[in-house]
Amino acid sequence: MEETPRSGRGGGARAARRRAVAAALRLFTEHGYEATTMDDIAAAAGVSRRTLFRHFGSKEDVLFAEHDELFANVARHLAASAHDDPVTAVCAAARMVFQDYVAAPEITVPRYHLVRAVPRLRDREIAMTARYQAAFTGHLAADHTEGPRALAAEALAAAVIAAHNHVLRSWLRDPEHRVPWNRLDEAMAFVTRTLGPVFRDPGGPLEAGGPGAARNGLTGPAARPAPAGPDGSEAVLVAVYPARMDGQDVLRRVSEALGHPAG
Amino acid sequence: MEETPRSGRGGGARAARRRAVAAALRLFTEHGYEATTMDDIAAAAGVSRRTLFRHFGSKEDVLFAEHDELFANVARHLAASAHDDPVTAVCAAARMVFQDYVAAPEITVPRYHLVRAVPRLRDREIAMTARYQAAFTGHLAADHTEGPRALAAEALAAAVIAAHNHVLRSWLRDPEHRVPWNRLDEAMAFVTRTLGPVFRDPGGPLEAGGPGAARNGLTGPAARPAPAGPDGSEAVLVAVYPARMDGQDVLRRVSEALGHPAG
DNA sequence: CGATTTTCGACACGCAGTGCCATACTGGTG
DNA sequence: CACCAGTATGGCACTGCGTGTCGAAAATCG
Repeated sequence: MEETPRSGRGGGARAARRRAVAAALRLFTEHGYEATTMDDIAAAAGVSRRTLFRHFGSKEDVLFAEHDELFANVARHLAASAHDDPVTAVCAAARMVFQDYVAAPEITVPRYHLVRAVPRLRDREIAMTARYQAAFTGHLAADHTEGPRALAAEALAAAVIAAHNHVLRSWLRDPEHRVPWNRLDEAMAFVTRTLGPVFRDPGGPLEAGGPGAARNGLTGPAARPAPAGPDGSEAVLVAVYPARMDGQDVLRRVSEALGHPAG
Repeated sequence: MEETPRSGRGGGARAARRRAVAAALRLFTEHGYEATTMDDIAAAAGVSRRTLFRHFGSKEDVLFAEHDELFANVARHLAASAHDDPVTAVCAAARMVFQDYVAAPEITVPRYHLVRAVPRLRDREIAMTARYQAAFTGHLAADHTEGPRALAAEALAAAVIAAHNHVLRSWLRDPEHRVPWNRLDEAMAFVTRTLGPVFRDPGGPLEAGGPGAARNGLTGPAARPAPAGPDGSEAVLVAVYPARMDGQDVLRRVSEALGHPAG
């Protein structure tokens, strides 16, 4: 109606897409996810049912399409930054996700509440997180499916995602607050600081690193005459914490637990 | 036909259920999950389509119904053992799951391969794991949604499930091997030994425990003048390792990392 | 045996998702 | 302007999942 004069029907495919998402979000919130049909969304968006399916593929995808293309962006970003430092690239990927969420609160906030309410959507969200974790792990250790590198990659990916999700959820619950970029920065910086070196060289940097490194329990194969397994893997430790815990607090505590000074 | 004379049509509701699951498994494996319709399964099982939906609710549930009732069993077991030690109860719950899997390989093994092949089913499996983890966490710290107890519970649940899934998958890939009960025992024993004390008293048992306890980084609020967060939570460390790594190897390595002797 | 309750099967229906084809609209060419 | 690809759209029909309903048959009880 007021957008690009691409299509005579309603003003551009992009605009129609956004209208559909907005309409779906509104209808889902007002009448419930199950009670809203694709015909309802199509009518509200001013497009045909068939076009809706062409664009989004499924009813769930009306909600997660943007998230999916975000994942595709992240994946492309990771693939494109193969020359960069993998740890930095993964943290940047997490930042991309965070950026996308906070940039469109009118979409992400109601979707967050919908996902919390509808089991089907919650499962989808869980699967999504698993996909991110797999992508991060793969980018960190694409050539090592076993061994200490894969182990550190797994831990690092889990930590990055856990930290990101925690900060993100705290904002989603209270989107009126200022976007907690600082907390995300601290979370990413912490992960990079603590698990990054372990990932880059599982065999020793922490041993030769700062004071208290030996207290981490993160030791290398050369530092210990441990009976090496068939793959020579080493254990890597990562913090697990409840979703409601304050992010900065988590970071400080884990940092202390790893032997860093409290300040 | 040879079971209970309950129903004149085909020999008992239980038998019909099992026939349906078996038929679904066979058809899914032979012709694919998407290509097999509920009518096909109904015909193969000798029941009507409507009855099939009455028993299983959905197509996916034909595969996961037993898994769901297993989860219900586990949940009831946890609820019933409120008086027992929570850590022991959770480990016993993991054993129940393992027991159910190995007791019915003709179901669990083909289902495992189906789940690996069909994205839709894989997402469901991931969600299932998340449900178990939530149930374990809730049972370990039902009355503490925050604080060190919840933290330790989260870590403990994650560790138990990770260890269980690892041992289980190794058997699912090679069901001809002897059931690795010993590896599961070791996994559960290790988790109990290492994270159990931390859960039972996050404030210090490991500090006063064996040698090298301080190296764990698992310290209590009383042991450190750390600026406590609003909830007074403490960090707890848990091992994360790739699925293909040998279970015993993981256990030994993490045990070493936590300061226990290698033997 | 008859009466009640439960289970099963058959039919109809709504809705998600897909294939097919006709109809616009796009940009480029003579 | 007429013509012609290529593409996005809409309408239509169809398969399949999942559900509500109702009558019939079987199980249970007296």
